[in-house]
Amino acid sequence: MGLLSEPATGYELKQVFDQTLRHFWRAELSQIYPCLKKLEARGLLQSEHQPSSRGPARQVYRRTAAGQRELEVWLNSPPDLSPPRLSFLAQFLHHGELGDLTRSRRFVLRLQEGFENQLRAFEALEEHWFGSGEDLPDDLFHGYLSLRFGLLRTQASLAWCDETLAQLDRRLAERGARAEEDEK
Amino acid sequence: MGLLSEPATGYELKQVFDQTLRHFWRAELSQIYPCLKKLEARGLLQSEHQPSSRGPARQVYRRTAAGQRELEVWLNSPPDLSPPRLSFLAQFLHHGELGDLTRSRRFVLRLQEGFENQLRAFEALEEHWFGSGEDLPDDLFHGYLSLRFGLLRTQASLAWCDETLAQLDRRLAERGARAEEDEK
DNA sequence: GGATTCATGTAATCAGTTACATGATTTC
DNA sequence: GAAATCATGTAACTGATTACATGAATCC
Repeated sequence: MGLLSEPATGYELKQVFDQTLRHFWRAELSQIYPCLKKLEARGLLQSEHQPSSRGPARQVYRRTAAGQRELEVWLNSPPDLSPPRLSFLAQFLHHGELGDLTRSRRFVLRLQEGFENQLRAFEALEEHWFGSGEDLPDDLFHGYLSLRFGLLRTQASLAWCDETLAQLDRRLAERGARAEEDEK
Repeated sequence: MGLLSEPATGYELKQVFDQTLRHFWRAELSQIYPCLKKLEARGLLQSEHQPSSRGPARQVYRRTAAGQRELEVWLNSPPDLSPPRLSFLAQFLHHGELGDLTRSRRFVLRLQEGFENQLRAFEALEEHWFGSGEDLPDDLFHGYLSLRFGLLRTQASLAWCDETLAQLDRRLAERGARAEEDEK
C-alpha cells in the first residue's frame, strides 16, 4: 500500500522492491499479484486495465480513499520491534558443538564478506539517490533516513565481525600455546 | 536441533527460546511440538516417554547419530544474509505521506524506547550469564559473542534514533522559522 | 533466430501464529 | 478453592517461497 503513492503495476512494484528496498524488504511477483487482487477485493485499491504500446497490457493499481485511510492508520500504529530470526546467528551460536574454532573463524570471515557487500550496496544507493545528504527535498527525507538505518546496522555488524575475529584468534593462540607446552 | 546438545522436552526448549534466545529467535509450543515429531519421523531425533514425579509425563528428545550429522552439515553451511523484513522501517519510510513530521518524531521516540528496553534486556542477560566476559569456558564462548551481536546492533539502532531525531528537529525548526517569516 | 525485458498469473508447498483443548500438580 | 506452573498437543489460518505456465516486444 505504501508504495502506491503513485499508481503502478505489480511489475513496477517489484522493481521498487529490488532496486530500493532490498535491504529490508523483498517480495516476489507471485506474492505481489495475488496481494494486489486481494486489496482490490477489500476495496482498498482500484485497478485499471491499460493496453500498452510496447509489450502486454498492464494492470495499473491506485489507492482508493478507503485505502488511503487504512494506510494512514497503519503508519500511525505503534512499531513492532519483535526481533526477526537470524539463522546465521543461530548457526554461530551452536558452532561450539563443532569443537573446532577455525570453522567458526571461517564462518565469521564469510559473514564479514557478506556485510561488506551490503555496505557497498548501501553506499551505492546513497550516492545514487541522496548525494551528500544535505538539503533533501521532502519526498526523499524519509528514504534517506531509512537507508541510514541499514548503513549503521551493517557497520555495527562489521564491528562485531572484527571483535569476534579478534576473540577467536586470541583463543586459538592460547590453544596453540598450551598445545606446545604439552609437547614439552 | 542445535538446542538438543542435552536431551530435552519441547516444554524445556520453549524456555530456552524465551529466556536466552529471544533477541533473535522465538518459537511457540505449537510450533515446537509438531516440529520435534517431524524430526523424529525423519530419524534425526529419538524420543523417550518418561513418567514424571511431579506433573504429567514428559516426552524427552535426543539427537540420533544421523541428527548429529545433519546438524554439523547445517553448522558448516554458508550463512544466509538476506535481510529480514522490518515493518517499522517500512512504516517510517512512508511517513512522508502523512505530511506531518511531528508524527515521525513521536514514532521515532517510541522506537527509541523499544530499543532501550532491548538494550537493558541484553545487559541483564550479559550480567546473568557472562559477567565480565573474560576467561569464558568453551560452552559459553559462542553464546557470549551472539549476545554481543545483539548488543552492538541495538546500540547502532539507538544511534540512528538520535541522529534521526536531530534531523527531524532541524527540519521542524526550519519549518517553524519559515512559517514565522510568512506571517510577517 | 535467440536472448532479454515486459507483463501476468496459478499451484503446491512450507513456515509460523493464534486459538482451542486437556489435565495433573503445586503454591497460596 | 483458586491461580500458577508443568506438560502435551490439534486445527484453522496467514504469509511467503518455489516452481510452473504463458506470451508479446525489443534488442543483438
